[in-house]
Amino acid sequence: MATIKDVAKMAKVAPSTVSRVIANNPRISERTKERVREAMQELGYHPNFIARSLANQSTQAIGIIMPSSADKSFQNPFFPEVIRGISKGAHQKQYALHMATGETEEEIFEGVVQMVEGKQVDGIILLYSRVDDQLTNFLIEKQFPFVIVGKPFKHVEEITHVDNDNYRASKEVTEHLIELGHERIAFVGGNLNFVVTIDRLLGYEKAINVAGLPYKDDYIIHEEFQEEGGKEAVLELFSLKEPPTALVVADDLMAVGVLNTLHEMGIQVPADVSVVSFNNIMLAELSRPPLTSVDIHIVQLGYEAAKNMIQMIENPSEPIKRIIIPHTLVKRQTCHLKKEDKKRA
Amino acid sequence: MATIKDVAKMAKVAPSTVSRVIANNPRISERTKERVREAMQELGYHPNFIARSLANQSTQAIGIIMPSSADKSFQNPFFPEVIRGISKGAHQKQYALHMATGETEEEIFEGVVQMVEGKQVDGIILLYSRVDDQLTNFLIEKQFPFVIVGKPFKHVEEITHVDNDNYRASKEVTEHLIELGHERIAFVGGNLNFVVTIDRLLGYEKAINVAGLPYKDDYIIHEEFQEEGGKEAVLELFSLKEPPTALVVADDLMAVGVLNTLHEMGIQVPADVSVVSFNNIMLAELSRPPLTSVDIHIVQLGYEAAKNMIQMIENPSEPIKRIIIPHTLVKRQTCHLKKEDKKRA
DNA sequence: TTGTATGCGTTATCAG
DNA sequence: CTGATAACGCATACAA
Repeated sequence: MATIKDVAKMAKVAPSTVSRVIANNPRISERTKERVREAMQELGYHPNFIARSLANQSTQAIGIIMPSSADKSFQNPFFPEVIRGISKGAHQKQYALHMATGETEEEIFEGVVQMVEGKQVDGIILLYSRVDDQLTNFLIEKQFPFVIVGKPFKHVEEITHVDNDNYRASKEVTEHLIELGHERIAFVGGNLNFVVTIDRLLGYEKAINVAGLPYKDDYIIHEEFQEEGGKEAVLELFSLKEPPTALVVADDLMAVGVLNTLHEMGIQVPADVSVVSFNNIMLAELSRPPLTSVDIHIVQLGYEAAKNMIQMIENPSEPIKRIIIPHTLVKRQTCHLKKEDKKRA
Repeated sequence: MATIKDVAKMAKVAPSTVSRVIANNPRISERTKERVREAMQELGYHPNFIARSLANQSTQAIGIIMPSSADKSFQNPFFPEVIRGISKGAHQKQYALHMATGETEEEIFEGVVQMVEGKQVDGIILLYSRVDDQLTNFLIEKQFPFVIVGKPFKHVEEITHVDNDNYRASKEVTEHLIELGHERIAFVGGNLNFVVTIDRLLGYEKAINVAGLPYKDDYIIHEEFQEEGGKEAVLELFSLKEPPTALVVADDLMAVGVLNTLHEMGIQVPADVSVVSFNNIMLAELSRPPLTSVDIHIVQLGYEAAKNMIQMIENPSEPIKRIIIPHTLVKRQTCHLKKEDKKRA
C-alpha cells in the first residue's frame, strides 16, 4: 500500500510537501502540485484515514446512540427515519456515521465511553432523552460535543438539542378531541423515563384541565413504544367500568396495536372510539383505518441534529442552540364526533 | 487526557509494560499488573482507539453499504431489519458499525474506497447484490474482506455470501397460486439489475413453464422497491385486455402499494385477484388485508452476515462460504381460489 | 516555496 | 519478567 513517503520519493519532494498538496495548501507551487498529483495517480495513493485522525485529532465521524440496542430500537420506524435525516446532513459535510452495538444499557454506556475516550468520533447524537440519563451526564462532564434529538431533562440551556414542541402538540390534539365532544379521553404513552412521554402527557393534562374535564388516573397508561404496548393499553382501558371514548396515543406503532386490538374486540374506530397519535410514520397512512397523527417531521429532526452537530464540531465556540421543528396534525380517519350516549338518545 | 505514558510514569514502569497489561499479556507479573491497573483507575485512563488502530492495522469496525443512500434505502424496512441482525452479530464480537453517507452511486463508491484505502474498517458488508457491480469488482481486486447479503452476480464461488433460495421460494409461491387455479399470473419485481429480482423472476418463470401456462411479457413488470412501484405496476397490469388474476410481488412494500391501488380501483383482494409477496416485514401483517408473504428471516440474514464477516476478518484463511437462510411462506389473507369466469358460469 | 524534525498514542521487536 | 526503541502514516512548527 502506497504511503505518503512513496509519493514523496516518486515526485522527488519531501513528505511534508505531499501532505500539503493533499490539503491543497496555497503556498505550494502549481508545478510541484502537478508533479505530486501525478505521482499519487501513478501509485494509486489514498490517504490513510486512521493516521490522519491520529495526527489531526479528528475523525470526520459522528456517533449515533439509540436508547436500546439497534436490534431493538430499529423495530420502531422512528429510528431509521431520524437516521435518514442525519445521514443527509452528515453527507453534506462528508461525515460518516458510527454506531455502537451494545445491547444492555450498561453496554451502550461503555460503547459511548469507548467512542469518546477512544476518540473514535468527533461528536455524538443522542436519539432519545430520558430522565437522569447517565450518558448525558457523562458527555457534559467530559465536555464532549453532542446534541440531543428531544428535550434534555436537565441542563436544557446548556445542551444543543432539536425537538418538537411536544407539549403544545399534545395539548392541541387533546383539544381537538374535546372539540369533537369527547369527555372521557385517555392517554397512552411510553415509559415515563422518556422526556417525550412526559411532555406529551403534560400537554394532554393541560388540555383536560383547561376544559374542566375530570382527570382520572385510570386513563393514563404507560407501555413500551411498540405495537404490543398498544394492545396492553387497550386491554386495561376497556376493562374499566367507564372506558374512554377517545385516546391520545404517543406513538404510531402503539396506535396500530391499539387499532388492531380494538378491532379484535369488535370496537369500531372511529365510530365508538377516536384515536390520535404521534409521529406520522408511513404506517400511519397504511393502517386501517388510516391514523390521524401528528407529523413531527422526523427526517428534519435528524437533519438539523446532524447539521448542528457538525457546526459544533467545526466551531467549538458555536453557541448552544435549541431548535424546534414545527409539527402538523394530519387528519385521517380515526377521529370522529363523539356519538351520543344511548341513555340520552 | 491521560495517555499510556502518564500511566507508565505513575506506575513507575515503561509504556510498553502498560501496553502489555492492557492486552493482559501473561508474562507480566500479577504484582505489577495490579500496580498498573491502579494507576489506570487513578488517572481515568482509556486507550485511544485511533492510535491503537494505527499500530495494529485494525479498527474493530465493519462497514455497511446500502444500494443507495441511507436516506433512500431506509425507506424500505428491509434495511433497518438487516442492520438489526448485523448489529446483533457485531456486538457479540465487540465490533462497531460504520456507515458512509454518499447519495449518488458514485459517491457511495468513493465512500467505500475511503473506507478501504483509508483503513477505516476491517471488513465490509454489502446489503445488496446487483449485476456488474463496480463495488464488488473493486473489493475483489483489492482482496478486501467482504460479504454480500444476497447472491453475487459473478464469482459466486469466490465470495462469501448469505442469501435465501429466492429461485425456489418464488417457484413455490407461484406454484401455490397455480394450485389455487390461477392461470393468469403476473410478476411484479424490482429493478432487473438486482440479482434478487432475477432469481425471483426465474423461479416464477419456471413454475409457469412447468405448469404449461402461457408466458406473457405483459405480465412481467419492473418497478422500484417502494410503495409507489406497486401502484405503477397495477396501473399497467390492469389496463391490459386480459388482466391477471394473481400477482407475485417481489417486495412487501410494493405489495402494499399494489393493495392500496387495487382497493382504489374497486378490485377486491383476494376475491378478484390474489397477491403474494416477499420479505414478511411487520407491514405485511398490518396491511389490509394482511399479506401472504414469504418470510426470508431478514434479521438472521444480517446476523449471519456479521458473524461470517468477523470470522473472515479474524481468520484470513477462512474458507469462502455460502449460507442459505431457509424461507417460509406465511399464509394470510391475500390468496384465494380463482373464481370461475363469468362466461362459463 | 519547500524541507527537517517532531509529535499523535499504541504496539511490537529486541535486548537484557 | 521488563525496558528501550522503532514503527504505524500523516500533519505541522520551525527552518531555510
